[in-house]
Amino acid sequence: MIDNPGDRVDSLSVVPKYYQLKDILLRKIEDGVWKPKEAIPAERDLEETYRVSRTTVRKALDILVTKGYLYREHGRGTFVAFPRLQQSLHSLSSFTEDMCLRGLEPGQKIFAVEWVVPSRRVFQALQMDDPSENVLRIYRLRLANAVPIGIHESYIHIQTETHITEETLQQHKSLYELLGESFGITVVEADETIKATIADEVEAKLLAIEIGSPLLKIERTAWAQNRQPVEFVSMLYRADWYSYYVRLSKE
Amino acid sequence: MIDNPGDRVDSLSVVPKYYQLKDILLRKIEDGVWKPKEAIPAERDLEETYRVSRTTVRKALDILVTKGYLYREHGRGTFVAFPRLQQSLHSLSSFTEDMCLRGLEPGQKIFAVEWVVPSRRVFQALQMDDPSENVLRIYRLRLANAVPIGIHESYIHIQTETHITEETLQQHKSLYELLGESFGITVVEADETIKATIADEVEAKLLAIEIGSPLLKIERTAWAQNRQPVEFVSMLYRADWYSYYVRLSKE
DNA sequence: CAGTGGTCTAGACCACCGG
DNA sequence: CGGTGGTCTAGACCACTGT
Repeated sequence: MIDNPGDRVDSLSVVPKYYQLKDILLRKIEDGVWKPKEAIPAERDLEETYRVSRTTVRKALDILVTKGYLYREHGRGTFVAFPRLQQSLHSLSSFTEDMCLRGLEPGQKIFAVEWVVPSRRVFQALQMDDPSENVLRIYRLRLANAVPIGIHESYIHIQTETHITEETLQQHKSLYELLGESFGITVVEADETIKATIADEVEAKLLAIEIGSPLLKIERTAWAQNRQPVEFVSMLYRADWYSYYVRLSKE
Repeated sequence: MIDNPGDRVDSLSVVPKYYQLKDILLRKIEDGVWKPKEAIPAERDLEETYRVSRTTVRKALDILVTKGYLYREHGRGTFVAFPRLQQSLHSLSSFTEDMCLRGLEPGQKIFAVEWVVPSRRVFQALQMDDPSENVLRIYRLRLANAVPIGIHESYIHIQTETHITEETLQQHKSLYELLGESFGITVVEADETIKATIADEVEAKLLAIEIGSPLLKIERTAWAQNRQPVEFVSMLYRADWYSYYVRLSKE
């Protein structure tokens, strides 16, 4: 079983050994070589089989345990977990990534890209301290397969010299992609608050639904790597087209 | 700075060294000894200061990085992250824990505790295979400070001999607590799907709101440690009393 | 008891960053 | 170049599990 090339850890590869090993083991799980509730070989066996140290074995296992493919029981062994319906959906993703994941074609209709004075709500969410500073407001309709499904109102806190225009935003599919590629800002984390509400007149018209239809309202604060807030966005989604999926775990 | 007792790693303690070190470093961050965006001492310095190996230092740092207190930059150093508004809220919690966290007094009004034939939806969600098996249905109203805020309809897949009654459920504050203490089942993970909807006649009456009011609908599948589904629950919450909070991160 | 995962060490080499 | 984090090793001892 360990004879085919894909089953060996390559010492010369740029890919770390623990990562290669993780992929090998993951493959065994997904291919059903090891079945749910079954114990996988002991760490010291894996060490020998793949010619790596126990530390490396454990690092590979740590990843698979964290991702929920395996679970450990002290003194008993390491076991294959039951497969999941969907794998670790909803790590932080942009609308664009999100739609692609759901097999839908993302689109948008931009209504406004402008520098504005932040409201108190926005000022606070972005943890700003200079009241004279402006923020970039982006107001747009989001589409899935050409159907309007959401209204996004974003406030971005970046250098005012930065010029993002409707055109640059159109060119890049995703705002996060634009922030990353053009300004070196990577969004690594976000807080979201999810509420239910109903559509008022304007919202109903934009989303082509009846007044009083249910909407999912998501407010997100997004953070860059140094944990400075970059974006505050309020998102309103049609309940019939959009639901929110989360995986929770103890600890 | 490192002279007071709380600042040393105790080799004899039952608490692992990496965990002790994590707490020491966390303290420094929270006390503001190290400030946001500042570099903390290099790993090799910490190694020497606390008389532990680099592996141990890195394990302590790993935890703090994962929890978002620190971030690393290859070749530059390890830095203190900006503090958060709320720390890692919304790991998996029961309604009871949830309410306590929000500073509200949880309560309930139980309508039904009964063994029933699962619907297809429930059968599928609980990944059952034996069509003759029954599940335990618990139907109840949830209160916060005596105000009705949610309707829970739970389906539990456990041994039929198990007898959970309205009384045992009343005694234990939380269903998860009951499952844990009485049957050794620990819920460690859950999937949740969150939707928006509006109240129908029955729901409106139970929740003391108008028909057509917005509701947050959360469907949760909860898993035990071996990743077998234990509970499927549909939760309906008043939008004016309940919102959902999540923290997302890349990867 | 033997076998498992959990912790820990001292050392090594690499890749990346800044001056 | 020196200093940083990233990876890796070979070995050790402990704590827990089942027989």
